[in-house]
Amino acid sequence: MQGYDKYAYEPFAVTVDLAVFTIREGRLHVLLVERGEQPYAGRRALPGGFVQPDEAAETAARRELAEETGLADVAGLHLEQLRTYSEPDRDPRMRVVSVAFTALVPDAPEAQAGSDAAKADWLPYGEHRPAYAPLAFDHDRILADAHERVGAKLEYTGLATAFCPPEFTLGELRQVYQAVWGAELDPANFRRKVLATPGLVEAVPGAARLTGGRGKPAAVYRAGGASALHPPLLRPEGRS
Amino acid sequence: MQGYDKYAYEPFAVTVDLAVFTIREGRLHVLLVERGEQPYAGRRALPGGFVQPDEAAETAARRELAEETGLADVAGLHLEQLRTYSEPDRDPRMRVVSVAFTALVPDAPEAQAGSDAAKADWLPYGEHRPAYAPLAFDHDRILADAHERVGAKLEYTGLATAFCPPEFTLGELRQVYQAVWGAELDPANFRRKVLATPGLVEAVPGAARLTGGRGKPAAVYRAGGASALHPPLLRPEGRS
DNA sequence: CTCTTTAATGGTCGTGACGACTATAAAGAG
DNA sequence: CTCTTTATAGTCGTCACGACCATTAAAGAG
Repeated sequence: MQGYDKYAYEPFAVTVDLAVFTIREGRLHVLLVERGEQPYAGRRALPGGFVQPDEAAETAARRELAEETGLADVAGLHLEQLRTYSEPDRDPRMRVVSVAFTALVPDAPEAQAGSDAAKADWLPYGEHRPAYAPLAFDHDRILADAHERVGAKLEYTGLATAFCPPEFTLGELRQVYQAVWGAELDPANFRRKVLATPGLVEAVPGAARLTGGRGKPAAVYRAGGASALHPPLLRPEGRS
Repeated sequence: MQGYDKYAYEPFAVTVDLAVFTIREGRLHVLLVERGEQPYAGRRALPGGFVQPDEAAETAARRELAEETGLADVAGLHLEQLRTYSEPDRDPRMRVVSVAFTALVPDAPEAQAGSDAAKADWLPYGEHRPAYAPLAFDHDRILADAHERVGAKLEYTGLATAFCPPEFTLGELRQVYQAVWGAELDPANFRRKVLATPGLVEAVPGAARLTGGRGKPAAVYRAGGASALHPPLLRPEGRS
């Protein structure tokens, strides 16, 4: 940060890339666009775009998120910086430094075509070889990093509620954990742990709802105000 | 990442800032330089500099780390990207996007003056109002974010060994946790937890060393190969 | 209607991690 | 020698957690 006049500095292009996750039918989905131009024309890529001269990276990310998803209340969505990717050769055309973000969307409306007319839609996130791989640029790595980050944050923050609508059942919340971790969780034990963790959820009095159409109606909860969980909800077997 | 020809993009200057920590006499210290130029002349700041056209941000960070600390074996030091700070007004002169890194140094030799002749030395990290605050730019926030990150990573990774020399005693390792967390830990319980965590440390057979000059000589350990800890070593009371 | 299926909810039990605490061992200071 | 300091070993009660079982309340099939 010091020595401006002693170092020569080169200008960089700065972009944002977004790994936007949602839960659909109990499975984790990610928002991907289809590139229409070279390089990587026709390949899938994470949505994103250039940071404008007067905005912070997070502002740019939220603007792009609104453009790509068509969601109205982008202000309340969970958006978190993942990390910055700056390898000199990550874009064959020019020097591009990209700040990657992870976004969590509760209910997923159909994706909008972005302002650059690229096709955008939700595709299931798969552990093995997903049908859309490999993505353009280094987006496979960014997506994998984002998934790992989300999985880890579910353990020690109340982030899972960001995948849910304002009111939800414990079964829906459990499906979030199962979809992200790719593991089965015992409903009874999950319930005990969630209710024993202060600030994770709070009950909505007198409300009940049917989740899958079948089965006993479940009680309805709201997200609690806690950010850090004590104790954390650890994954069944280490990593995913 | 798409739509290069539809969006106008502005060039940004890209820098790295480093929050370099070490343990001295059982207390956490941070490496700070003194600015010699406007703005913030005479104020303390985190070491850092511009990213060169042909290097990644991490490469630039490691180069700056070598220049500022004078350490020879920078290759083996722990260096981790923290996050990127991109608020438009964070530098009054121009638009600067800074990728912040956290570095952990085991034994702390005296700091070198950087190549731009700025004074650099180790100052104790204080929870209250440190004597060097406020730092230049948004470095107070970066430093606080870095400290929180390091404290959190001690819980679920074997990162604490990065503060220690290649061979260390459990008392020295415990001092790392105490210095970063600002909390007292019971020696016996700490020993039981560390030894029960596979891959954290491994014993050096037949070696013993006196730590503080007094007391029974302690057994010597090396860092284990584990990155993630199972179970994690949680902080005594939530956050610090 | 009755029976089956499904999911929520409530409970038990054994294991293991952890904090508080006590005791012992090995060094230096006086 | 005694006292202090630090490492090391062990005990004990509490609590979190996983595996498991039982009950309840709804939908759907017949």
